[in-house]
Amino acid sequence: MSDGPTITTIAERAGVSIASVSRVLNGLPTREDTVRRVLSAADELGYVPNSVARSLKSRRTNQVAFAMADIGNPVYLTMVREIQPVLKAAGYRLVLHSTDADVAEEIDVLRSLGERYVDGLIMIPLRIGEAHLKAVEAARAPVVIIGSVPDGTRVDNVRTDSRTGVRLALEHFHSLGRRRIGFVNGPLDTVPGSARSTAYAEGIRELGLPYDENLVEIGDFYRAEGAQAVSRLLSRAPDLDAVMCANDLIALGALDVLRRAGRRVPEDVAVAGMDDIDLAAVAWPSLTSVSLGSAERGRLAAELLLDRLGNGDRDPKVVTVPPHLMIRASTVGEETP
Amino acid sequence: MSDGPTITTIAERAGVSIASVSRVLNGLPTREDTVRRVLSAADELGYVPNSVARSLKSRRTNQVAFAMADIGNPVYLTMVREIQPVLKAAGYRLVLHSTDADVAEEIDVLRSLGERYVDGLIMIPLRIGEAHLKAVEAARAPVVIIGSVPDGTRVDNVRTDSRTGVRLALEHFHSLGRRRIGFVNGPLDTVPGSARSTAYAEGIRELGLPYDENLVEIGDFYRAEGAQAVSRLLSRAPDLDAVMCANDLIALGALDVLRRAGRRVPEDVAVAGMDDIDLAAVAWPSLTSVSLGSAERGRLAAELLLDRLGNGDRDPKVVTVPPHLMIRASTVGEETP
DNA sequence: TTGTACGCGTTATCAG
DNA sequence: CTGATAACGCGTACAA
Repeated sequence: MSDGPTITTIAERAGVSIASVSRVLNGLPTREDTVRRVLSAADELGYVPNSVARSLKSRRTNQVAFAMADIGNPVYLTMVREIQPVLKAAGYRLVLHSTDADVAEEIDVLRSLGERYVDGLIMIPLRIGEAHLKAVEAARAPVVIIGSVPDGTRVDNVRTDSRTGVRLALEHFHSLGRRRIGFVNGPLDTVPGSARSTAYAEGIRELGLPYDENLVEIGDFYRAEGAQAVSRLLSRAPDLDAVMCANDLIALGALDVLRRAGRRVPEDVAVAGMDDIDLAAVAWPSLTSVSLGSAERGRLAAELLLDRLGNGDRDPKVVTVPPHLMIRASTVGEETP
Repeated sequence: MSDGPTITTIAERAGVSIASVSRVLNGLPTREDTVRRVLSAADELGYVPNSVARSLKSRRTNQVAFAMADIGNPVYLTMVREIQPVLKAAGYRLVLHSTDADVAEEIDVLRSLGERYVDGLIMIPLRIGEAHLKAVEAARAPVVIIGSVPDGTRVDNVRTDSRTGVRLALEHFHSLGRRRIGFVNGPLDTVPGSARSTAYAEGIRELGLPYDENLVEIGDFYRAEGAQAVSRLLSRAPDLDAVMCANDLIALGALDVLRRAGRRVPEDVAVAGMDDIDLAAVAWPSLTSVSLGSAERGRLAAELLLDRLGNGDRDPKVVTVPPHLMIRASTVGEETP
């Protein structure tokens, strides 16, 4: 637990200058004898380079941050699992931020990039406003945003197409003969909330179905809140035969509520979610879900950031991951064992 | 994206020395006029302190690392969610390491503490050997280990009592009239694997039941591997009426397998897991599980570390979190809706 | 090939 | 109350 040797300590021990120590440690050409003495001294002393001092000089920390809304949401977890190895392979450590979907906190993270404790940031904000965009463009380190930003914003951006995603699910319901399709959404002032809201309205019309506002309910993107919203929806529209949920946590809440209400899934009410989290396949019945390619979006974001770190001046890139529908028991019934 | 102002920039702009700038920024007593000029200069320039330079001087990074076996395991996630706010409230950032339960990687994390990029470490190793203990005691920053270390090891340590935990579940099975109680474990060379193995053997004997090695199967602590192990167990001991699983992922795998095999849970076979992860309550049927207080262990570890960071010389503490049984449908049948 | 000396941005000490 | 200056540990021109 002592204070740790520095290159000065090693230099004294090896009888050379600190410059030589530094050279040897960095693999620069040095006389073989010197190399040996430095290395053995370093070894005996258990030397470990001080990354802070190194960073001050090199202006790189080899750390990257990932800021997500809620570390407890499986979607973000999936992304972490993809981002981590990509960055690790490139020699970066991952620092996590959980912002609780709080705008002020997110902007604070952006601002804190000026502290230079990370070389870059991957961020997935729930709400994106003027303040965000200004902060992003003023950021002092490369930033990649997961989630659609307004066109023309100068940021690397990984997006998905949740509009198409919602449509895939609605068409699936329709093809199964469902005509009273409810929709449970999260807050409308969030990026996914607003996108999915318009997608539902459009999708319903394209199917030639009437838009009935009694079929729409708004809660939040969590399981408990989702369940409550589904309850309200059920009492307002008892005749519904399908429920589209804006994410899987809401959909899992829907399964709970429907079971308690004695409605069979999918015979009475079919259910679909979005995100295709791991729990979707686990649920009972297993949950049909629109995959938004969370794993792939995470990986792409990491790759985009690495690319940018290696080449700071290229133009911003936008990458889009297409959604696809994972059909499971909650819409088509149980597979036979 | 410019290079960012430093206190020197501010000093020039405000027409004072860098010392004064530093004083103002750190709230040290300064003439009001100076304060104003410095603050406005800092504001105009959008100054953000360089945390790397500060760390070099102060020898503190205000970062703490958490090293877990697998970032995908809900148990560790629960811990992260508890650790994070405790540390954040104390002004620390969290850096995550996923070691894939690899001993070499874990020791590398310990060694890397010498790099001074974090002020402390919370670690939860699956296997704890001589190498670990040596590395821990040689570590150059405070370490807290979650998981039992040998008595006498000089480390802050948060443990649980999985022996009692296994016993709770076995007694529960026994009280339900089950007598052919199988056991599916993870690798025996892991800390939890070995503890739970002996706990099962002891518990069975204490209940006056014969120890039948056909009732014991070893796989790994993941869902798929657990499911395979349960399959093997079922074919070797088709008459079992209960399965104790060494963690919840295995237990979820057990539910899958039993369902496919046409065995009703709990009527034909009762199932219990350990860890009480969130998915346990979600599963169908909901899963009886031995809670090992993951959230509390995480919180305690964070508090222990903070305490140590504030007072480096106290004696190591050992804190134990008692297990308790969460009884759900997989052993007692479905609650009525 | 090696050593000296400076700078990275801060904080802290010590005169003025 | 303020300003010059010395660290912190490392990398690296530049000189020897």
